[in-house]
Amino acid sequence: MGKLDFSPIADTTRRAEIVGLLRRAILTGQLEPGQKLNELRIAEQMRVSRAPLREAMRELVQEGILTSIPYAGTFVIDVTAKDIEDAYSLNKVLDEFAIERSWPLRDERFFEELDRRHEAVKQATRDRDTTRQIETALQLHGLIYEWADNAVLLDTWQRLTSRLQMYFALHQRARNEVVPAEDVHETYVRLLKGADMGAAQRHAREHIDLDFEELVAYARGLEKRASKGA
Amino acid sequence: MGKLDFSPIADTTRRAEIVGLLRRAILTGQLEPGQKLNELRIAEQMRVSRAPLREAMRELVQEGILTSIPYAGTFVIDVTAKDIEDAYSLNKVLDEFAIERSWPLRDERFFEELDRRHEAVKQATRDRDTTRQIETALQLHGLIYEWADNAVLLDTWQRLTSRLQMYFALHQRARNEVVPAEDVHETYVRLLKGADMGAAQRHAREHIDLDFEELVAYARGLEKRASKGA
DNA sequence: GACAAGCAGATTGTCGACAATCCAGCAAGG
DNA sequence: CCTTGCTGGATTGTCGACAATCTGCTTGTC
Repeated sequence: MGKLDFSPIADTTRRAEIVGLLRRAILTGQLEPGQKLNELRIAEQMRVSRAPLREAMRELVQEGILTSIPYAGTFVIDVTAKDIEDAYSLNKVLDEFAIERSWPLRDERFFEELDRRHEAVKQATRDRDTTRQIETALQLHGLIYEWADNAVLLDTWQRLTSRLQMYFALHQRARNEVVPAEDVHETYVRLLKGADMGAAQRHAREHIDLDFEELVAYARGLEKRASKGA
Repeated sequence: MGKLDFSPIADTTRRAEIVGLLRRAILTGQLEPGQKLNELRIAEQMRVSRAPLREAMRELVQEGILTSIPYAGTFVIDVTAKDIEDAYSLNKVLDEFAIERSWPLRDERFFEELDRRHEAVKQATRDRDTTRQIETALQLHGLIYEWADNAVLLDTWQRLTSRLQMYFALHQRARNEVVPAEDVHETYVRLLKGADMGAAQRHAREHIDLDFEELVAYARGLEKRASKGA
């Protein structure tokens, strides 16, 4: 008997398919914050009935990237500067925890995976594919969570990631320019391979702060413009 | 114009109603871990069609207390000792963060609410209502999260709470005895009113450890028995 | 002109029925 | 015996239609 283990087969329900499509559309900014999702129109476009679409929407509501008002509609969440600050400050705490927990569990496979994901980010950067760049950067960042051996933590982070990805996409689309080609993750990867856990934790916190400031500034700008318009 | 603020009117959709019913049934242990939810039977019992029931289930799946396998069914999540450990270790970190953030925001209303919730726990304890005791204790515990002024954190904690409540209920039902009448929250409340934030954080961590040890021990016992049976 | 009542259109919420899938049990073949 | 393939029943996934609700406009009244 060969020792080949098969991965579980893909769930091919329309619902799961729809969830993926919608999530991607939201996280890449194709569906803008605050925008209403018309069930009938989307169902027709996807050639699907409303039942699985609505179920998919309920999932994304609970995932935190959609919000639903009974008899009024389902909307992409609004992104406020406060939301971004909140998400980031929580992310810092979780990062420290994830590093602490994954630290003693780092092994050969961890380092391989670290390099693989780092390489993916660099590739996306070379390709000037900003969307993919955000995705891969978050996946790189997520490795410590996957390795922390804490299902609840991982779940929490993935939920947080959805929002972060959405915020980043919004930011990227807005300033409409490619991120600096220099590799900002070099230090992060090096520290995760090293022996000083405290240093890794500190870097994670500070590295986050950099992007964060810019993102919040951008969001505050958005809000100022919006309030002027209204 | 009077300064009376009305609370939003109740969402009267069947779906919301069903979510409440199911959540309560799960968190109080009326639906046991691992148990399958038969859509047709539940729909008939609730006198509701399957559509809103299924949508409600999707919400609870994303909430983390149900799990769904396509074409097989939707089940109450299984509670493993590891899950409990994971939830608790994360809870510790979040508690520290919540205390830190809510600390400078404590005001008169905070202290009032703190007393009110503390009183509710004591009342439930006097009534020997274990289910309500769990609920109220978690609500007391949740105050720092509500006051931390961080929507993402609050959201995260509420999700975590669902699991914790489920674990506690399981535990309570199993040992089938009332919790000690002495008030274990006295110190917690006092420290939250005090001036030493570090002390409050330490206490939160240690107080949690107490219940935690017992709960994990119980869960491990469960699993040992289960593996023997299988 | 201001305002309330009411109507029409659009959209969401719910329903009952049908299609796709799974599972246990049994028969056929080695 | 063990394995393979089939079949019937039960359950989940999906569909199209109907009911409930909201929104904006029109109308009538003052």
